[in-house]
Order: sequence, then structure tokens, then C-alpha cells
Amino acid sequence: MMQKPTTLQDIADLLGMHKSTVSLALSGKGNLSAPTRERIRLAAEKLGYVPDPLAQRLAGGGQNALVCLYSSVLDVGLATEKILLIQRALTAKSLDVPIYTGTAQVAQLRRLRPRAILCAAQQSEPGVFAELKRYQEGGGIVICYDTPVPLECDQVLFDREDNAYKAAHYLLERGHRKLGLGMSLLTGPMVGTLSDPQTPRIRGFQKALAEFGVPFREDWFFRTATYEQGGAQMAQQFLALRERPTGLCIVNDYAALAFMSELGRAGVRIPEELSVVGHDNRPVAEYCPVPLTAASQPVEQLAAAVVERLAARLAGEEAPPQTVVIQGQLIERDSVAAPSTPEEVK
Amino acid sequence: MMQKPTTLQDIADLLGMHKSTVSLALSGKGNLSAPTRERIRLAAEKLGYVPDPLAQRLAGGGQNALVCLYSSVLDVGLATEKILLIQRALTAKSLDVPIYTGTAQVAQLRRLRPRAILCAAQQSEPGVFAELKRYQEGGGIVICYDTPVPLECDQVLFDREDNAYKAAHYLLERGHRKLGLGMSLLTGPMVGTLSDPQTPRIRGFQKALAEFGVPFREDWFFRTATYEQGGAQMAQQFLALRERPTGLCIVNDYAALAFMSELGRAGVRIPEELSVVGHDNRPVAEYCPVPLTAASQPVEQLAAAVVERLAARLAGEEAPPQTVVIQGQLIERDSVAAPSTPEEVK
DNA sequence: ATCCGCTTGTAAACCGATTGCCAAAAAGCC
DNA sequence: GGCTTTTTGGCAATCGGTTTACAAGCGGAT
Repeated sequence: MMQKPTTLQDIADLLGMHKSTVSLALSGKGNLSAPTRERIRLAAEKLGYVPDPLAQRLAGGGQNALVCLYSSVLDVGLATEKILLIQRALTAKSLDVPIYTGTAQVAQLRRLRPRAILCAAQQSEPGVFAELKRYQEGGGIVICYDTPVPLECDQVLFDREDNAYKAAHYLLERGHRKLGLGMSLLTGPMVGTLSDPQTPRIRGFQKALAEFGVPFREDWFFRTATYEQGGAQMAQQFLALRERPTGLCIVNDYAALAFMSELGRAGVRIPEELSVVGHDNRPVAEYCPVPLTAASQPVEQLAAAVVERLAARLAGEEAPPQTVVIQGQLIERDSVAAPSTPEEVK
Repeated sequence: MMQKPTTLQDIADLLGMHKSTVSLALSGKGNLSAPTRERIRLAAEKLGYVPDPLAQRLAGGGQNALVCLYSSVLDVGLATEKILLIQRALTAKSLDVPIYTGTAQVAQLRRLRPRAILCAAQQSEPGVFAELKRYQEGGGIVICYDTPVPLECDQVLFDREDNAYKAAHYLLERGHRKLGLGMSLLTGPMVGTLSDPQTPRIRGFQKALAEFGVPFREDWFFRTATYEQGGAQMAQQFLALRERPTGLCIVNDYAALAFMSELGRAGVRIPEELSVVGHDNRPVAEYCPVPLTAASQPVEQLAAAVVERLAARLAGEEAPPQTVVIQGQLIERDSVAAPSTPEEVK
């Protein structure tokens, strides 16, 4: 026996008034006397009234309740962790926060008339931004995070270039002149592609190299899958090399784990024969065969900044789009040592 | 300049007909002549008409488009991986598949009038099932997965008890008689609690023990946090023991990684001094300090079964609730050996 | 006593679809 | 050709709210 949820009309009938009066009272909008307001509020409470979100939004109201989280990529890693942190903070504020993934769904998103869309998308997805722009023009709040986007909106960015720069610089500082870079492409249980966010890392890496006058060697630039699988592939490529670098930057800690593990089995000692630096500083870094030195990616800070921006906009802030940049820092562990066969300093 | 999306009325005006006619034509329902149908279809195409999901559902239609994924827990691990696999399969069928987390949001879910709700919830959340039951009574499809629930609906379960049984049995078979069990409680970037799904594992573990007449020792039963953090804690507890087990089951591969790593630093050799078995067989198992033997949790099979169930129900299947049980299998690697100080066989 | 203005609540249009009922037009039959 | 049957498509109600314009009630000023 299905009993339908109570509607505005039910309350109105009970009190012998018009539903519009009830609506006004509950949303605190019209000119109603305090006693009437209170009477309605009580009746609503008693009947356990909860406004229907569909009807509410169709009619153009109840907006502040819905915030959509869109992430073109959902992984078993950082992207998800960021989403989680943001979502937790928001549901705590009793906001309705569904998570959407996959470019296909963006168009639908806008039509749900959410108050805001928090978005982690890649520049390589023009369709997404076209939709977001229209949404924005309709008065919606858009906050993009993680990687820069071609859209006039609040952005909370993680400075990947600086992160990669710090990692490479750290190795160079310690005397390494033969540096490799290992990057990942999205595969496996992933959605979408992750080409864009990698290039800043390449830039950062090359910038550090340039400062020390060290050339970038294509044959030491590994492109593989993500996570463990990618690390293992990278190890194979590395071992097949005729001339090996003495230092390596790997942009994912799980990949680093697998990489180091494979190298260990092949008898390559870390950090004696090869120094390794990671780029995320996830908990796993501590438990790599050799504790991994890594440039950190402070997800909590990023999530907090997104939430702060949203709160400000929801509160009606009218300021022009702001950009917040989150920077990581290098966490030293044991995977880096001076190169065993010191290069001559040019 | 915000231009509003085209509505049914727009098409109707253009063609000089009534909007209801257009609606019928596009949903292929009423009795319309083929030429009229086609004329409308073309006009709709030209104007780029996309039905408003809100209005559509309010009016009680367009149901097959929305399927909600609810997971009380969202982690950076298996729960998310299952969601991802399911979601990908569904969006490929051009379904709208938002993801919801956190008990707070369940009540709202029902009111979105989705065609189906795919749910991974714990028995410890009675509120969730009350809501789902009402949703079901309203004609909605509910499919629960991962852990058994007190609800008459299709269920796709992973046999955790059997999984734990296999792990313990494997150790016992090889002569171990001093067995420990390491379990995790949800913490960190998690939402919700995970008490229920653990108990089947305890049962499975104890069942195997009972078969070999081995007593269950409380002091070898570790309860800690999840993932790396939990594994490290477990290692501390283990090292502090006066008498140590010779075999250990750990219910999470990442915890196992950290555990083994810490033990290695403390000079405990694996598998010579301690055999370890994991319970998930994630990619990381391969790259533990010693490749981890583990009872697998086949997420792909589980996701596929959920999708299959959904497809069947969407197609109108009327059969009584079905339960599909997915079983894992033991993957042998190098973290298990016969106990170094063989126990006398009773 | 009349007019004015203020408060308080009502009525109705609207958001964008769906759907049952009905009438006009077309076709079928003798 | 007149009458019945079947198409074909229009009308209006509905879903559950929001919002604006408006009417009723009331006291005070003139």
C-alpha cells in the first residue's frame, strides 16, 4: 500500500487555506502574519511535509538545495578522493550532491537546474565547457577545480607544473644530470582521458632541466598506463634501456610502487643505482620497497578551497572570477641519493 | 544572452499543432499517421529538442532514462571500483546515472522518481531500506549488491564468508595452526561505517578453523583502520605480541602492503616467519614486498551481474527476487609457506 | 460617512511535460 | 447518397510547486 507523500495542497486543505499561502509561508516570502506562518509551519511539520524537488525546480524555486559534482574522470585514486572530500563537506550542509561522470551526461546536468556545478573536466572536452557556459548564462554557479579550464569562473587549481618542477629540481640539486620522466595515460577502470593535466608536468620537468642546462631526452620519457599496471610497463621499458638515467620522476605513487618493485626483482638497487621521486604523496608512498620521496598533492586543501568558493558564491558574492592555486611540497623519504657515478659539472 | 531550450510548445507552434500531439509523436504512443509523425520528428530534430527531464518525470513519464546508484560508502578502493564498472556499462546505454552517497540523501532519491535504484548499503542502515521499500511499493526497481540486505529485491552478492574461508583454509592446509585475522574499520576519506560486511569474514575464518579443530584466539584478532594506515597499525600490534601466529589473513590488500612493509623493516621475514593471505587481489597484491597470495574479489563479475539484473527488470521481467552469488578464488603468489616450526598434528 | 492606504491572504497563470477523453474528418458499407 | 465505423489530432486536466497581481478587511484621517 503506497501512500503518497504529503503535498502543499494537503496542508492547505487541512488548514482550509490556499496552497499558495502555504508555499509563501514555508519559503518565508510573502506578506503573512506571524501567527499564520507558525500555524502553517506546525501543520507542515505534523504531516511530515517535504517539498518535491522535481516540482520545485520545475517551477524555478528551491534552488539552493542542489549542487552537482561533475568529474569527467572517476578513478580509484585522487580524482575520487577529491570528490569525496568535497561531497562530504557539502552533504554536511544538507545539500543534495549527486555525482556525475562522463561527458555524455553534462547536457542533462544543466537541465536539472542545480544551483551550482562543481566541475573537474579536461580542456580536451570542449563540449563540457559549452554546456557550462550556457548554464552560467542562465545564472548558475560554476566552480572548476584541479586543472585550468577555458571558462570565466572560479577555479581552484593544483599547480602541477610547480609540482613536477620541484620533483625534478630536487634530483638536479643532488647532482643528477640524467633524468627520466614517467607519465601515465588513463586506462583500466577509468572514464575519459587525461592528456591535458600531464603537459604542465612535462613543462615543469623541462623547466627544471633547462635551469641546469640539462637536455630533455625522449628515450627517457615513458608514457604508460596508470597505477600498478603502468608502473610495471615502465619498469620493462626502463630495463630494456641501453643507457639508463640516474634519476626518475614518476607522476603516480602507485605506479612508482610497481615500478620499484619490478626493478627490485631485476636486481636494480634504489636509491643506489636509481633515484625515484613521486608526484602525489599518497599513503602508499610510505610503503614502497623504499619509502618514496614525493612532491605532495594536498587534496584536502584543494577540497577546502572549492567548498569555500562555493559557500561564498552561494552567499551571493558578486566578485569577478577568482583563481586559487594550491601548491604541493616535496616530502623527503629514502628513494633519492646522489648519483653513484657523479657526472662532471659542465 | 540566454536562450531557453526548445520545448514541446515551440515545436507545436512551428507546425501549428497542439503540443500533446507532438508529445505523442515523439514518444511513439498515440494513434498518429506516419507522415505526421515524421513531420514532427524532423521539426524536433531541427530545433534540437531535448525533453526536460524534470517536467518529464513530474508528469510521470520518461522513466526509463534515470537510474540512481546509491552507495552508503564511497572509498578510494573497491566500492568505487564497483560503482565505476556499473556506471560505465549503464551510461553506455545512454542512461542518466547519478551517484549518491551518504544516508542523508536516500530520502531525496526516491522523490526523483528514477526507474531503478542500484544500492550498496549496509544492514546497519535501517533508514535506507525503509526508503527503498517505499520506493519499491511505488513500482520502482531496486537491485542491491555487494552485501545481503533485508529487502525483497534482486541481490548480487559477493560471498565474503567463502572468501575468508578459502583464505584460512589455504593456510591450514599448508600446516599452519596458529592463525591470526586482521580486519579493518572504515576511516579516513570514507563515508559511513562498514561493520556488517566484516562479520561474514569472521564466520568464514572461524569455520575453517573449526574444521581443523583450531581455536580462535582473540589476541590474534586485529581490528584497525583501513588501507595503509590500518596495515601499519596492525604491524605494531603484531610486533608487540609475546606469542605470534605463523599465518595471517588480512582483509585488505593495501593494508597487507603496509603491514608487510612494516614487518620487513622490523626484520620479520615473509613467508619464512609469517605467511600472509589477502582478501581482495587488487593489482597491488603483485607488488607487495613479497607478492601477495590472496582470495580474489571479482568486481567485474559482480558489476556485470548487476547490469544483467537491471536489464532484465527494465525489460519487464516479473520473476520473483533473485539472488546471484559471486565467489572469488584463491590466487597463489609467494607470501605463504609451510610454518617453519611445524606444529604437531593433534 | 467617505476615502486612503496598509496588511493579509487568495486566485490564477506558469514551469514543461503526459495522458485520457472527444470531436472532426476520412473511410467503409449497403 | 446516407449512415456507421475508424482514424487522426485537439483540448484540458494533472503533476507539485512558485510567483505576481489583486481583493478583502481594517484602522485612521478628513
